[in-house]
Amino acid sequence: MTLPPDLVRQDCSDCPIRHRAVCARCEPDELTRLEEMKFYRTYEAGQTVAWAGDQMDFVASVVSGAATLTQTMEDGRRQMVGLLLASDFVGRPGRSGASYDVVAVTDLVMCCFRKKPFEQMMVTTPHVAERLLEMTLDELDAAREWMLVLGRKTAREKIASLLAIFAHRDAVLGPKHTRTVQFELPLTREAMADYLGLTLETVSRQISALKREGIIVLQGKRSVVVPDLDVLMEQAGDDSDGGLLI
Amino acid sequence: MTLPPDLVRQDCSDCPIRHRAVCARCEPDELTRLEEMKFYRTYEAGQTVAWAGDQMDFVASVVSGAATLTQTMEDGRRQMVGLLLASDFVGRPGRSGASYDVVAVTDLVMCCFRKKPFEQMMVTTPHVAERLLEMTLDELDAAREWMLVLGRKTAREKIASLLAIFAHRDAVLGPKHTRTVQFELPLTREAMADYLGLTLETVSRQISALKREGIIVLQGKRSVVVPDLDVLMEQAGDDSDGGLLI
DNA sequence: AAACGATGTTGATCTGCGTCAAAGCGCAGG
DNA sequence: CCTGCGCTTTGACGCAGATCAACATCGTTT
Repeated sequence: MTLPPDLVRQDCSDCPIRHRAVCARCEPDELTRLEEMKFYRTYEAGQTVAWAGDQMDFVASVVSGAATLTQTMEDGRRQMVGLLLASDFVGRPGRSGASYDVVAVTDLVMCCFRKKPFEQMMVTTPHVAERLLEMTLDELDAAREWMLVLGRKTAREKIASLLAIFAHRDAVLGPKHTRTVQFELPLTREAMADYLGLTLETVSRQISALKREGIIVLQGKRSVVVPDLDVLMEQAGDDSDGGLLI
Repeated sequence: MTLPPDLVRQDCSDCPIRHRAVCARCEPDELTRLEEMKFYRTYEAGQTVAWAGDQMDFVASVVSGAATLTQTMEDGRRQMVGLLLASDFVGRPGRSGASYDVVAVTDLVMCCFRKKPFEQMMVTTPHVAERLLEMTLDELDAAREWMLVLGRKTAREKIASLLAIFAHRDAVLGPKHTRTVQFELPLTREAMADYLGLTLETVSRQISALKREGIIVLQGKRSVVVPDLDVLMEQAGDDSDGGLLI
């Protein structure tokens, strides 16, 4: 699932967005057009970006921070259906409203493009349209990967799978020859539970168990050190690399 | 989630494919090009169309029958991640291999397009590229809808949700003023279990319970009559119409 | 018609995770 | 400094659904 090198060739001007960016592959003049329709938005942790059904007049890439996409049933049961980390894209060209509740779970900076001109650009610029299809296919793969987690994995495997995602996406790597990584959990226990189809108590218990067994080390509540990533991946009961998730 | 009327304007020549078809919106000369790269394949129930990782040299629409996309863990746990019914599209332009096991679960007819020329056509024909993005977005919505089912619904709600999908997609409707529908189950109990993240015993028990309560009536093992669709939908614990699933 | 395999049903028992409850921890505000 | 609040941890208990097992049904083969 790593992108071919030519996709990281171009950066989104001053955005620190490198891979998965819509503007990868764009020519200089196309980048200029993107620049013109670009603006930034910031949200505080806990703030709602959009409710399901709201008009969204922009599409965006996450610059820093994390946001979640969630669905809620009438009786309050919630399921997270997407997790947006740095460089992820959100918004549906050709669809007016948000399909899910979008909530910032940490302080969040997004690089936004007004939807109208962005859609016009898509029509004329095959690069952008292609890239968007690719990104959507990646998201679809990630969603389907997650269906396996939700439908068939045990609580412990679910937690390990989620930690593996953070380890791959946000991790500070240790010395190259080790498999040690360190990262900050962007989610509360409750949000993790919503992602994994568990209760927050079960999430807490499983994390405690992993800690007790030395598979992870906690520094405070949110900072996680994984002494050996291979050992964690074993717990996820998985052949994939955990890198699929969007 | 019903498509706007202009999308059902054009048919795929002699294919009985109407909505969701790639060729909806195409001009006559574009349809001619599609005709040239088109061919049919048939599979028997149980036959494998492609294993995950296999090269697939075509993309296709289902003409009749049903197929499933499944993922399998090393220890044999399986999760279905997609269900292909008449008019659904399968195959990823721009990706060489199948991402999942594709298996015909009933006798299956597919209208295939050779991948190479199809991809070339995508580049030059915005209709097709647009339509493909739309279809992929629909699939993504369906996958996310299903994440809620897998993560948060009870066994009974899961079964009702699945029956509701068949009722919406494949049903023979009763007299217009009633909410009675009738359809054939394309899946075995085991396949339903794989879709729902349950065991086949639980599926069987829940179907028996729905039968006992008169919410469904079985004629043989596979033919289902739903006397009142609203009553079934209530059991699904859901606000959506069950029509999202691809 | 007997034998067989694939599919489905039903019962008895077990267990992983949910539910309910209480208490610990860290931090912002008075 | 204390207080209150949001988040987390831990314990006790119960239940939905998994597991194990037996049997029923039906279509196919011989």
